[in-house]
Amino acid sequence: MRVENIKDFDLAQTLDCGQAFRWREQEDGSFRGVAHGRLITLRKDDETLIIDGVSDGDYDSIWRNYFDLELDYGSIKTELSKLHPTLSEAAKFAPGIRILNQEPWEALCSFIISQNNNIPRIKGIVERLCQNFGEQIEDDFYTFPSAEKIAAMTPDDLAPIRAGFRARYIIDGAEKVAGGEINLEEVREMEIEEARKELMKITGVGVKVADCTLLYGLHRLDCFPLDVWMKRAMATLFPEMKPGDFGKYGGIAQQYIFHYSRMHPELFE
DNA sequence: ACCCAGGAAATTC
DNA sequence: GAATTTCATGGG
Repeated sequence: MRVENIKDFDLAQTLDCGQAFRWREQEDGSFRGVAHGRLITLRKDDETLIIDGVSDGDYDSIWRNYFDLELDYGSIKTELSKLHPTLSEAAKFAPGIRILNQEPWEALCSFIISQNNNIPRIKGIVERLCQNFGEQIEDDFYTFPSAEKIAAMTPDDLAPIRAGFRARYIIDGAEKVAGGEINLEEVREMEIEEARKELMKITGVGVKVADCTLLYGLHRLDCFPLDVWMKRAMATLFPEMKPGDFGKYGGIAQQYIFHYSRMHPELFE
């Protein structure tokens, strides 16, 4: 299907800016990936988004929200750009970034895997997790395994994905989510500090992983995760600002800054 | 061999 | 309590 008049959306910028780990760019420039158990192929032609392998119903019920197409990123960029010239520059550098509405458990699990790790290897571990424990859709595309399925595993069972010391963290998260001790849809509605504390009941989840889960999995756009890149960026590029100064869309600002920083490492030499 | 990676737990002071 | 060390794994 074709969706016209899509602004402020670039597939490469959004799908490969460090917020999601499972979208693959094809040789022809299209992207293929799985979410909500569905495999789709995406391409962009000017302001037209072309989605293959999707029904109209799935677009309305899943993908429009997944790609956050209802939110006016143009206005948000205008407001954020007033806050700081370097933020304005970062937003201009990748004006097509949007914050995805990823599935909560997938985001939680992915960012547990992300700790003290690099992005290429995070992608590899997540991919092996899906290959080993998800359900095959077609070719090398698999669903993300449910928390229930992972909760039944032991660290030895997870050995093939080579997550290292994170294996027991993944399992602890799965147990608490699958067992109902943590209800991610309730966390979505909690006040931000309470939500963080709830997620941090999981072994292996600290402030940073909690904030990433809230921003990328529960769409809490005011969350401003501070990883090593963002700490460097704040110290070097925004010394007079604090995370809270970026406001209710601070998470979007954070993503512009994170991506801009990662693409310009020379700024921090 | 050494260092780092979208950190957090375990140990030590 | 705050600072330091350790934790698997892979790539440069």
